[in-house]
Amino acid sequence: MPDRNKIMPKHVLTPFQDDRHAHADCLQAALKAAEAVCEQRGLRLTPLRRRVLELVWQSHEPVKAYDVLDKLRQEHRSAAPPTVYRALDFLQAEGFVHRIESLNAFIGCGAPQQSHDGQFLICRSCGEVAEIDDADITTLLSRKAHRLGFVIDNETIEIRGLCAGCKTGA
Amino acid sequence: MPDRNKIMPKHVLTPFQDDRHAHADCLQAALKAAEAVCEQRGLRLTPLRRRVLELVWQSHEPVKAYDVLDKLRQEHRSAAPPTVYRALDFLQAEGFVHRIESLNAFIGCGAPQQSHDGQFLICRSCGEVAEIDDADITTLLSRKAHRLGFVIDNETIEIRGLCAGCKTGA
DNA sequence: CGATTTATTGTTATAATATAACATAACGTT
DNA sequence: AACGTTATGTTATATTATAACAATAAATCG
Repeated sequence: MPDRNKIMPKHVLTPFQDDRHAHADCLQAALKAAEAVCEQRGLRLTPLRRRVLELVWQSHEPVKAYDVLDKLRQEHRSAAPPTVYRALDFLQAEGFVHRIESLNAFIGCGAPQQSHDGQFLICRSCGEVAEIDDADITTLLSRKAHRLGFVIDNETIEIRGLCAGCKTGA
Repeated sequence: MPDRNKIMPKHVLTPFQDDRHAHADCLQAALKAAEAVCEQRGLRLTPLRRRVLELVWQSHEPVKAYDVLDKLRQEHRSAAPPTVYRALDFLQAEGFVHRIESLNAFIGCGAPQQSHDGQFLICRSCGEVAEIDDADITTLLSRKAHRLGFVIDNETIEIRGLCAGCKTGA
């Protein structure tokens, strides 16, 4: 589902999007990927979970749980906070969405097949987030940690700044 | 204020502490450092701010804003959430404490003189946090980001796992 | 199939985290 | 002392997240 029209290193899972980005296709690809993974793992991508995933994927910006809830409520009267948080917990556990800790928000994962933590570049201007999963970074961190006798379970790496488009464009 | 009895790379700002750690000294050193920096910058380390810093520094585990508030209230009747959040905002802005995003908690900074984001190793067993500020890591991240045309403002790097002591000891 | 168990969703309430907005007080000039 | 500025007090509320238990739907097994 990442835009592969431009040359893009393969560790970039979701790049910052340009104007030509066909988000409808991108969204459909994400849903199909999640369906396939659930099928394979014997998990139930229920209509509710699927819809929440769809709502999270409506943009390449992180979305807040309560924003998802507001949208969900318009079509699903019984939706309440637990409804959304449970769906997000499921989607997160299966790696279909990531939580951005520094924003208390969620974003669709660009590579739901493999499990990974990912590294996130967050543009302060357009609000978009690019996900990368760079082996050099994880290797270095794990090497550094190991030297201090620390064994890594998982990592939160969130980098704020200005994306290429916003740097030049705006 | 880090324990320098053991050989420790200098990019380790606050190591995981062993039993011999004299925390009273450690705490005093942190307060003195903050005083010195405020003096130098012409800032006011008021009794309130100083006390909040002291409360944050009472351990090498991250502390929650409302836990600080509870302690503060025992001696300061008028303390309310804004009291604590304002003090923490000040301490954070000046680099005397760091916020751990993935825990919604705060921890004393091991090197308040220089401004930096730091990288945090969070032990899931003892709850302690070690702060490092490794140039190799920041350099690599900035190089990787730059290749994608991204300019970094600041970074959140929080690594969960098991510290050396907990790995062997427990 | 029908009974049983398990997973999912509904529902109500509340906990935990954080900020807005305006009032008062202290401090630092001149 | 008068002034502007910074810090704190105070009340209220916004935002984010979970607990606890009930009802329903799906999967499993005899």
